[in-house]
Amino acid sequence: MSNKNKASITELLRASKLSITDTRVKILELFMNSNGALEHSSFEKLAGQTFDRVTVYRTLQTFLDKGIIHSIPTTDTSIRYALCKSDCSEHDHHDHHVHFKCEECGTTTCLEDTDVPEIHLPKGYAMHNVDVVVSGVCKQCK
Amino acid sequence: MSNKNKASITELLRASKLSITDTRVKILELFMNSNGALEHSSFEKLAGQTFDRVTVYRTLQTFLDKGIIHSIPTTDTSIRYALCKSDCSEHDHHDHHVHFKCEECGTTTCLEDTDVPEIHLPKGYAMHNVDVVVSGVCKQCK
DNA sequence: ATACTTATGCAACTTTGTTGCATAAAAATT
DNA sequence: AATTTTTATGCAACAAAGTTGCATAAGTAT
Ligand SMILES: [Mn+2]
Ligand SMILES: [Mn+2]
Ligand SMILES: [Zn+2]
Ligand SMILES: [Zn+2]
Repeated sequence: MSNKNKASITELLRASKLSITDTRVKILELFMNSNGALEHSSFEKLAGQTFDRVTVYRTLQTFLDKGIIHSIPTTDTSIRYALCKSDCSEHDHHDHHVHFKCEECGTTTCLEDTDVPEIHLPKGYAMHNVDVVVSGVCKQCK
Repeated sequence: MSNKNKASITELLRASKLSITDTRVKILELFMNSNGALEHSSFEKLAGQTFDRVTVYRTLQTFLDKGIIHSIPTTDTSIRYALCKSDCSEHDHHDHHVHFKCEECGTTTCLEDTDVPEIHLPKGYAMHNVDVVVSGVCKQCK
C-alpha cells in the first residue's frame, strides 16, 4: 500500500467524521487492494485474527451508513461489499452500476461503466433504489 | 386451500418426479397462500413446529433444483423464495421479472409484468442470469 | 495533560446453515 | 396386498454467522 493511498484513507475517514483507527484503516486497505467485492469472512481471512469479528460487523455497518461502501445482494447468504466512488455520501449514492458475479471463480465485481437501466414500475410503487446483479462467466475465466 | 389447489400441488410434484410428502405439500401451500416471497424462517413460523428445520432447507433446495421456486437476492442475510410460473423447468427458467422489496412493510414481491431490461455487458463477459431487485414503497404502504 | 467521546474486544448468546445416520414414509415390484 | 427398493424425514451434534451489553482502550477535543 502506497503512502498516497494511506493518506487518502485518512482523508476519507476524516471527511466522514470518523475517527481514524487501525481496524478502519486496515479494512479500507483490504478494499482498495482487492479487485472484487468482499464478504464478511474475507476480512478475517485476509487480515488474520487481528481484529474481532464484532468489530468487523460494526465497521462495515458504519461504512455503509456513511456511504463509504455499498452492499451487493446475493442468494448465497454472504452479502458482498465494495467501495463507493468518491462522490457518494451518507444519503446520496451515485454508483448506479451493474454488478457481476462469476460462476467460475466466484468473484463479484462492480461494472462501473455499465449503468443500471431505467425500470418502469407498475402504478403505485415508489422506487428508491435498483440493484442489478448479473451472473455468468467473467473475462478472466473465459 | 381449495381441492383444486391441492390437486395442482400433487400434479406439480409428480411432474417434477418428486414423491408427494406432507412437508412438500405444506410448503407449497404456504407459497400459494402467501402474496409475497418467503424467507426460511417464515416456514417455521407459518407452519408451526410441524417439521424440522433441516427438512425445510432440503425441501427448498430440492424445489430450487427442480425449478419449482426461484430465489431472490437480498442484502439482509435472508434469501427470499417465490414460486416459479408453471412453464419453468429444471434448467429453463422463464420468470425474468423484476422483484420489489418494500422498505415499509418488508415484503418482497414478484412484479410478474415488469420484465428485466436488457443489459449490455462489457466485452468478454458471458451472461447467464440477471437479477433486478428494486427497493422502495409498495402500493399498499403508500 | 486531562477530560470527553467513540471504538474495540470479550463473553455470552441467538440465529442460521450443514452433515451423518437411523428410521419412516412413499413408490415400485412381485 | 405384501414385500422390496428408493427416497425423505427427524434427530443429534456441530459449524458458521450475526447480535448485545458492558468494561476497557484508543482517539479527539479542551
Ligand atoms: Mn458496486
Ligand atoms: Mn419472482
Ligand atoms: Zn471469473
Ligand atoms: Zn409495503
